[in-house]
Amino acid sequence: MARTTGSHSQKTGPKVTQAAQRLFAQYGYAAVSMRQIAAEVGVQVGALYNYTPDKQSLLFSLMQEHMSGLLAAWKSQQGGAKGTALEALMAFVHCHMQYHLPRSEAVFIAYMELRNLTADNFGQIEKLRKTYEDALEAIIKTGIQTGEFEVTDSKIVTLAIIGMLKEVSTWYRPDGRLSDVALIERYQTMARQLVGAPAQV
Amino acid sequence: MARTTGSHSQKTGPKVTQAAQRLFAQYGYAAVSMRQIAAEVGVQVGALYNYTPDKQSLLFSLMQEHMSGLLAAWKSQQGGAKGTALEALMAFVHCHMQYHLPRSEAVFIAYMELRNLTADNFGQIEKLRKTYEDALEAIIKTGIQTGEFEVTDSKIVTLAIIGMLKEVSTWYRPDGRLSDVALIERYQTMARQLVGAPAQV
DNA sequence: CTTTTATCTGAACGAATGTTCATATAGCAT
DNA sequence: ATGCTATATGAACATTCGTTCAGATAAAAG
Repeated sequence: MARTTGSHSQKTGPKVTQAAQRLFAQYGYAAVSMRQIAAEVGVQVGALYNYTPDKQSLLFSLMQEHMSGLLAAWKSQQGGAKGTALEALMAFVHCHMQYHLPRSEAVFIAYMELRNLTADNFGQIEKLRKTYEDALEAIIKTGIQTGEFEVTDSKIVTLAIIGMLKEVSTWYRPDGRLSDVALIERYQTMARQLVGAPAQV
Repeated sequence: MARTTGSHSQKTGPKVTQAAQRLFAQYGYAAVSMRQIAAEVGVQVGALYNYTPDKQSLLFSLMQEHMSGLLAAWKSQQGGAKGTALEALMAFVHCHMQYHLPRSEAVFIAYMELRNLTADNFGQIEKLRKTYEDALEAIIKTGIQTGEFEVTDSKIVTLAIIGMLKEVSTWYRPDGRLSDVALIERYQTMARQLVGAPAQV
């Protein structure tokens, strides 16, 4: 009894992606079977292959879309205006967290499942990740040049900020103690302290 | 042809642990098979079961030993002397990094493979992790009380510092640009900045 | 040398894996 | 009403998985 109720192609497609995202985030790519994904979608395993050529592509497109979206968000936030380096840093933290907070599953996958990508796919994702990291380091370097920041090692500070921000995804819950706004504010403050910039101007 | 050369029990045991550690760190627990581990040890798969009751125990004991060692290292560093909160924080960062830097594989496993533990095993590891996290938060809180630190949210700062430190394991190489001493110094500085404490006294 | 014991092999187990495909059917266009 | 096409089923495939175990063999003990 195929296609038991109505036309599903436009419903099943997104469902597959969402099921994969949820399960990969919870159990890890390698520990999730195509049959588990199918069960979550409410379909037999063979039907998945109408929507993905294979399991690996499922992982790759999740990561690819996440990273592309992140870069796009940053690009659009940057807009035209070029303020101080400190303003740029605050904007970066704000943009990063605003994009990440509602996407905890995708974030989790993005940095936990890198090693389960094929070499080719890894290369593509790594390139995006590098681009993003470089954007932050560029801000730090500018701040050093303008004298706004007191930093002896831009690379290390960049990594420290990214590490600090990444860690949020391991405990963040939408209904947590702090509102998103309050949370972002706190991390902006800590980022400012990390680069040795005084509060306000 | 069993036992092809010499008595192996005291050699094979550690080899199994090391092989598991290396492979789990590189490919992830779920993606590594017992046959891969056996091949790395240079033995048939059945022989592994002389040293571990099952695959899960292999993962658990790696994580358990790592966390116990970490807590022991911190406990011994603490010694008797109780200086300022800033000194305690510097000691914490120093101790943490000194323990982690030569153990990148174990570190990687410790925070990537939590979800592959059974419920019971997870509970035990989580307890150790919590203890460690609490030790850091206690330092932060003390610093706030003594007025050494300017922090509005001890929990968030604790997590930020841990996140910052954890991230190191994703890129650290023993032959990297910076020596361990220089690296630790930089992270001590950043930790101090994160709690809003002035350089020196 | 002989016996004992610790250690490993080699084969096997049922279950689960990712993927393919012939077949069936629901909904659309005519 | 009829045919077409997209979408699903259900069974099958070759592998691989974790684990077990009888039997083989080397080192230790006597």
